[in-house]
Amino acid sequence: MRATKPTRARPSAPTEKRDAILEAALDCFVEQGFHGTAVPEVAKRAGIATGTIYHYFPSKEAMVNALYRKWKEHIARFVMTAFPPSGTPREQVSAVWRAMVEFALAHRNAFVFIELHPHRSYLDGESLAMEHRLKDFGAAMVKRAQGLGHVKAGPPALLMELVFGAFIGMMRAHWEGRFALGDEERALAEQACWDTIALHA
Amino acid sequence: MRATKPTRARPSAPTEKRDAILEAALDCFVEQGFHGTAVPEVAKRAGIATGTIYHYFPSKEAMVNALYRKWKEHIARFVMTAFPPSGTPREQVSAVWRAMVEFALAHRNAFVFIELHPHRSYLDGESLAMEHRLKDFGAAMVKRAQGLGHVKAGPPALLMELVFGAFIGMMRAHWEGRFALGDEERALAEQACWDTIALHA
Amino acid sequence: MRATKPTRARPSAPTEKRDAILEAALDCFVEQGFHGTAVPEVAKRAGIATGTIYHYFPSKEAMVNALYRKWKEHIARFVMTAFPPSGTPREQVSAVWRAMVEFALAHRNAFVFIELHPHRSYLDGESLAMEHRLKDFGAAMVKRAQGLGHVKAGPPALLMELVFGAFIGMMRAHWEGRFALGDEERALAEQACWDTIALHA
Amino acid sequence: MRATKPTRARPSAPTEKRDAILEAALDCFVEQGFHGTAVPEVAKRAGIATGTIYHYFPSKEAMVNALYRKWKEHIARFVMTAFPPSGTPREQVSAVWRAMVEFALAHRNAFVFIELHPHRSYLDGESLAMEHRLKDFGAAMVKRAQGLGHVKAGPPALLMELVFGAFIGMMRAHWEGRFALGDEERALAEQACWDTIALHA
DNA sequence: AATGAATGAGGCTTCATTCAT
DNA sequence: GATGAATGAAGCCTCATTCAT
Repeated sequence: MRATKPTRARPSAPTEKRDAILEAALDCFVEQGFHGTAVPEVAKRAGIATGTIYHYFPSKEAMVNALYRKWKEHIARFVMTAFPPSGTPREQVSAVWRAMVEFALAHRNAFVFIELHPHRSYLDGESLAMEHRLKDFGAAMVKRAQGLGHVKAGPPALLMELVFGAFIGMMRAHWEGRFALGDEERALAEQACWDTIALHA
Repeated sequence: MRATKPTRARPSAPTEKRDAILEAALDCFVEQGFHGTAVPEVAKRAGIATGTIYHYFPSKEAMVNALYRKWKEHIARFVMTAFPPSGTPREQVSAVWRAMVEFALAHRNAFVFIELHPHRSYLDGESLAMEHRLKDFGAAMVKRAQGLGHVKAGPPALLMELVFGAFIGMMRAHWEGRFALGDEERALAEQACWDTIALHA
Repeated sequence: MRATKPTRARPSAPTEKRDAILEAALDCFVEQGFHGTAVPEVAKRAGIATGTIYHYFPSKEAMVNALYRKWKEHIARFVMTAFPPSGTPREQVSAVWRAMVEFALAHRNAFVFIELHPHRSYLDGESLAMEHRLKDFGAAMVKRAQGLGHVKAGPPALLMELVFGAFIGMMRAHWEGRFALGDEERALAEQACWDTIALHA
Repeated sequence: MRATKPTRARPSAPTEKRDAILEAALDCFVEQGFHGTAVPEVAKRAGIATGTIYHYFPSKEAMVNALYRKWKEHIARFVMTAFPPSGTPREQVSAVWRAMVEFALAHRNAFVFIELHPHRSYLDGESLAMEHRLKDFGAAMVKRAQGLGHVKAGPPALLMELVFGAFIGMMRAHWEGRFALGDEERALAEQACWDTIALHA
C-alpha cells in the first residue's frame, strides 16, 4: 500500500498483453474476416476481458490497422534484410524468394492476412500508404536486372507481379494441401519463377 | 443491331429482379466484403425493397452462395469452351490464358469476388465443392503437357498454381493502376508464364 | 364473354371460400396463437392465395374477430337450443352439460379457441360484448334453481363458474389423454358437477 | 418484522436484474401473450436496455421457458408444502385448496400465466416435462381418498380435473369481477368442490 | 374475384463501445 | 489497469398489407 506509484520492475507486461490481443485478432480475422469477427471474441481468444481491449486500442478499426502495420513492416524488414545489394539479379531473386517462403511458413496467418485478404474497407490512410512498399522494392529490383540485361523488357511492375502472384498462389495451394512444399518443390518453383522473368536466349 | 435498344419486349422478366439483386450484391461484396455489407444496402443498390430479397433468397448466406456458384460456373464454362483439346500445350496455355484475361476484363467484379476474396466462413458444402473445378482442369492440362515433354517435371498442381497466381497478380496490379495492360503487356505476360512452366533446353 | 355480369347459378361459392379461411385460421390460432400465426400461413392452409384473404376480411384482426363471433354464437345457440325451459333444475343442468360435451367433441378446435385462449389483446368491443352471454345464461339457470331450493345458496356466478370450469378441465384432460371420456365417465362427471352445486341434505 | 424495509444492504444483487426481467416479462405475456410481446417492451418495463436481456437469456424463448419453470416450481412447492400427509382426505383437499387460493391471490399474473395460457408453441421439452407435476400429485391424493372410501369411484385424473378446473374458473371469474371472493365464498367453493368428488350416501 | 410479388415497418438478436467497480 | 455488465444502434429477417396483373 505504498501510495499510488509502485516501482514496477517488469518493463514489458503491458506490451505482452497488447501482443496477445493482436495475435488473437490475427487468428480471428484470418478465419472469419474483420467484419465477421466480434470484439468479445478477440478478447476471449486473448484470455482477457472485453473492456481491456479498449485500453490498448481506441476502436476495432484502430486495432486492425495496428495489426496490418505490424506485419506489413515485419515482412518488409525481413525481406529487405535478406536482400544482397551487391549480388547478381539471379542471386537477389533467389534470396528474396527464399526469405518470403521462410516468412510465410513461419507466420502463416500473418501472411494470409496481409496478402490474401482485401483490406480497403477498413484501412486508414497511413496503413494504405504502406501497402506497396515491398512491391515497389521488388519492382526496383526487376528494373535493375533489366538494366543489366538479365531480365525481359517490359513494365517492371508487371514482371514483379507475375512472380509475386505465383508465390502467393504457391503458398495458398500448399496450405490447401494441393501439393507438398518440400525442398524439391521449392527449388523447382524458384527456378520456374526465375524463368518467368529471365531473358531466354 | 438496331442501335441501342435491344429487343426486350417485357420490362420485367421473371429472373430479371433476381439478377439485379445478384449484381448489386456482387458490387457490395467486392467493395466491403460479405460481412461488411448490410442486406438493405444490397436492396437499395438493386432498386428494390429489403423484403423483396427474401422472395428470391432465403437468407443472406444463400444469396452469397448463389452468387458464388453463378460466377464460378460462368468462368469455368467460359475457359473450358475456349480450350482447344487437340492443340499443342503451348496453344492450350495460350488459349486458356487469353480466355481468362478476356473474362477478367469483361467481368471485373465477378473475377475479383471469386478469386480475390476469402469465402470459407460463409460458403456451404455445395459451393465449396465447386472451388477447385477450374484448377483441377488446369492441373490436368499441365500433366498432359508434361507427358509430352513440353513442360517441367514436378507436381502439376504447383506449376499450375504458379501460372494462375501470376495471372491473378497481373490482373490485380492492372486494376490498381500499377501498369497498363495493353497488347504488348498481354503478349509479354503470356510468354513469361509459358516460360514459367516450359522445359528450357 | 357475355359482357361483365354472368348469371351465376351457384349461390354460395364466396361463402365457401370465406369458411375455408375461417377454418384454416381456427386451426392455426389453436396451434400457434393469434400473434404466432402469419396470414400467408392461413392462406396456404385454406388453399388460396394470400391476397384473397383480404377480399373477405379487411385485416387479420377483423378475421379473428369474425372467427370468435362465429363460434361464440354457434356454441351459445347450440346450448340454448338444448335447454329445457320447463324442466327441473337437475334436468336443465343435465341437458346443458350434455350439449356442451357434444359440442366440444364435435368442434374441438373451436371449443379450445373460444374457451382456452386469452383473447383480450385483439378482440374488439363488439366481440367482447358477446363474451359472457353463455355464462350469464348459466348463472340465470343457477339462480332459478336456488330459488327452487335445489341448489346451494351463494353467488350464482360462482356456482356456475365452478361447474363450467370443471367442464373445461375435463375436456382439456380428455384431449391431453389423461383419461378416456367414455359413457361412464360422462355420467360420473355430470353427477359430480351436479353435486357441486346441489343442496345436500 | 421491522416495519416496511427488509434488510437489503446491496441495492443490486446479482439476480435482481434477472428477476426484474422475469417480472416484466410475466406482466407483458399475461397482457398480450408471448408472441404479442416485443422484447424491447419487456426491457422497457424492466427499466433496462434491450440488449441487457440477452445477458441473462440467450433468446426470447429461453426467457419464457425460464419464466414458466420458475413459477411452475414455485406453485408446486407451495402446494406440496401445505399438504398434510397424515390428514384425512377432506383435510387434505381443504389444505390444498386453500394453498392454491392463497397462491393465486398473492401471485395473480403468475397463476394466470401458468394456468390460463396455452404454452405448447414455445415451451421446450424440459418445461413440458414439468407440466403435470401438480396434477399428478392431485390425482394421487384423489386415489388415496378413493381407497379410503371417501371419494367417488372413477378415474382419479377426471375427478381431480373437475376440482382443479372449478378452481381455475372461480379465480378467473373473481378477477373478472363477476363475483367477490370473500370468506364466505371461499368456504362455499371449497365445500362445493368437496361435494364434487365426495361419495354421497 | 384471385393471385402472389412487392413493400417497409417492426421484430429478434448482435455487437462495438462505455463505465462503475 | 482490468473487468464484464450494460447500452442502444444497427443488422438480419418476418410479416401484415397492397396492388398490378
